[in-house]
Amino acid sequence: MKNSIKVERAIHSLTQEDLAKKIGVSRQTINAMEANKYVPSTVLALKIAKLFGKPVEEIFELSEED
Amino acid sequence: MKNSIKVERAIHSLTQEDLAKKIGVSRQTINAMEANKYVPSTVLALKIAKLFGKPVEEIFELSEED
DNA sequence: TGCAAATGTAAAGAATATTTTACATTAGTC
DNA sequence: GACTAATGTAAAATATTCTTTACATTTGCA
Repeated sequence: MKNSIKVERAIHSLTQEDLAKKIGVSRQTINAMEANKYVPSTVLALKIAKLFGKPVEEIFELSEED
Repeated sequence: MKNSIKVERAIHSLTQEDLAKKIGVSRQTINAMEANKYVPSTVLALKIAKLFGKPVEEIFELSEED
């Protein structure tokens, strides 16, 4: 799965730590998500999409291997 | 977090096992998701939403406590 | 009623997500 | 070059998801 969190973060001028605090996770979790180190929970996806004002599908996208 | 998987399953006339096979998880995983026993991964949410032809937000909804 | 399919549930274990702490690296600014 | 904020990364610990196996309950139908 891919995601465009880094881009959205840039659009909204948020640091990883800013975003982490806003959605209630650690900064490393944001960093790891951006680096595709793991697949976040649906709650996180919904929170991030809501914060950025876009549908989940626009930020998180299934890959071939999913 | 709440979800309407059971309703969507009824609309599409799928058993828990049908759905489980289609998205590649065990039947118990579907059952537990419907019973809100845990929060599924974003990959599962995307697959389920795609299968039912609806946006993730329409099937999975944040609750107060999230 | 009796049968089969579907669903609910539970427990143990494997896999994965997330946190915490800690340090290295990068990029911008003075 | 020195300082600071932001980012990358890593390892250990904890929490959670998901699987497997197994059995009980429900539901619809012959």
